[in-house]
Amino acid sequence: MDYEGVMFERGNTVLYGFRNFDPGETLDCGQSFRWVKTAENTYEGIAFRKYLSISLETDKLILRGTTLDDFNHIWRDYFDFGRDYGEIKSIFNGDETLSKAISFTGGIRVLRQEPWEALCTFILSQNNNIPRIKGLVQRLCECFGEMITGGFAFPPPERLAGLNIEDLAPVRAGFRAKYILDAARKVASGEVDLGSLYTMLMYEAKAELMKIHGVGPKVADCTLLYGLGRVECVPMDVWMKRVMSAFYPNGFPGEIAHIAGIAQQYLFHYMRTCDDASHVLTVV
DNA sequence: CGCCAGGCTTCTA
DNA sequence: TAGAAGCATGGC
Repeated sequence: MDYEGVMFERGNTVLYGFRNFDPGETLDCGQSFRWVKTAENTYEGIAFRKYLSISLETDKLILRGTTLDDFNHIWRDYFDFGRDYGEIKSIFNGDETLSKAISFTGGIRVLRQEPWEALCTFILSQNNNIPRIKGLVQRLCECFGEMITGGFAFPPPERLAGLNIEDLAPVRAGFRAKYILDAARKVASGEVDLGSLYTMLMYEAKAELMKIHGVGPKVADCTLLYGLGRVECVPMDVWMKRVMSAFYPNGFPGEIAHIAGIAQQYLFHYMRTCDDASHVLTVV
């Protein structure tokens, strides 16, 4: 566990003695598209139909707009605070490239988002850039999500399943709109059962997700990693393909296989944002 | 104007 | 069965 205590003080939930966490690095590293930086060290967003403002102070983390109960039942797992990232980092420090990535961005944690939201947002991510993905997701929520305190919830599959392409036009998702509708219909009908993905073998879970038109290996892996907490799977986007060919031509070391998805997140952000690292990458 | 963006589907040889 | 083209949209 990566914090020592949590208390409710003056209307806010306050986390003490936390380790291995930086809100900016975690919420702005391409794994979630619903968080906005509203002030220095402050991010605001919505997940699981709840609004949260999270601020980093010198020795504590302030969670505004949330209760102790919501922290224990939602945000603790959302931010993966139950996992000991110190232990994970000690494993990664045995690898030259990963130890550099950790010293560059040691505050990343892999989020446990809602499976449906992860599936949907990464369908929207394909052949797209991160700022525009955020816009698509925002408009999808504003158009079809339920209004809650602080903003709009992510629309559930049942809400989208009955829509048609023209209904989705305001989102301006382009060719991805038809993929969203197919996903919504298959999940709402039970043809694709997201709940079963937690326990399926990896290849079965991927095949289940890839029954959806517009979901390939990359989007399936993102859903499993960011939505289901399957930290052993590694989404292979263009950046990670470059990283693998430059630094891991024979694959990741065996001792990190069970947490390779977490390694992937450190490396993805490191290579995209640190010039010292990215200049060695060649286009694949 | 052309190029690119956390890919996938479809067409082609 | 591998490899390229096409796909909507918007920023640069």
